[in-house]
Amino acid sequence: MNPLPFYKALADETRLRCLLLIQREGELCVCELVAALDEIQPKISRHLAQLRKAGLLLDRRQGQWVYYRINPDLPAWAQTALQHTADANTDFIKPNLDNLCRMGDRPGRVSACC
Amino acid sequence: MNPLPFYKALADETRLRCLLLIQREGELCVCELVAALDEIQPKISRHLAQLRKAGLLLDRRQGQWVYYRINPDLPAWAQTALQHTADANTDFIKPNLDNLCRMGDRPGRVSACC
DNA sequence: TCCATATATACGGATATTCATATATTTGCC
DNA sequence: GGCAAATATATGAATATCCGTATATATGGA
Repeated sequence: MNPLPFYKALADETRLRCLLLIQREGELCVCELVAALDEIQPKISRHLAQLRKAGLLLDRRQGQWVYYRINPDLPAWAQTALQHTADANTDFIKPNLDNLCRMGDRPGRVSACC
Repeated sequence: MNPLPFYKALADETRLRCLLLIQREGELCVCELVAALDEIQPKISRHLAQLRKAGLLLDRRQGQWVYYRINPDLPAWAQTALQHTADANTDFIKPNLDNLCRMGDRPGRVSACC
């Protein structure tokens, strides 16, 4: 992972919020991110595909849902950047976490959020 | 410093190389960065101005030269991102450090590079 | 099989970013 | 003051990025 494509992947509000939410929650599916960011599905899906193609995220299908998680093979400098950014900027993603908590009928596993 | 403008500032090859070189060298002037990146002066100057306006760099004039350094007031998460990225990606900036070492007549202070 | 839900992608159009060139400003030196 | 070197900025063109809409694909259940 070269630093330039990594930081280009983070340089968009939709992608950055998705990444920090996934970093915090461990794993999120597309419809959860749609609810958390209050954006239309194709927009979320398109940015998640970018993050997957760039190597930052891995996906896993479970039934109807596709769950995204941080690629554990990211180099240490990239993982620490994501982790420290998420830990130190809870205010930035707080509205999105609130939306996530208010989301009814969340699929599958129980989240650590509420 | 919000994470989005920070990562937008890093999402350009010229700016990322300048930042990582300055992170490594402590302080560099415009003409040193022009030599290190082998780019024309207005391009370097424009990107340094962006980094200064975004709050990532501070500048200091000394005679004819303007030296840029990392803003020490950056939040910890941003400073560690820069530091870990620079430490772990020496191969990325190696050609630029080589250019810097080959540069004759470097102004003012002696660098830690050679 | 048919339908509903979840997700992905294609396609133009709109917007933002970057660039090279030209020029302005600042400083030091004669 | 006049000149050369270093740096900054303005401008229009080229390029990249992002967006909404429409549509395609995949899954599960009746």
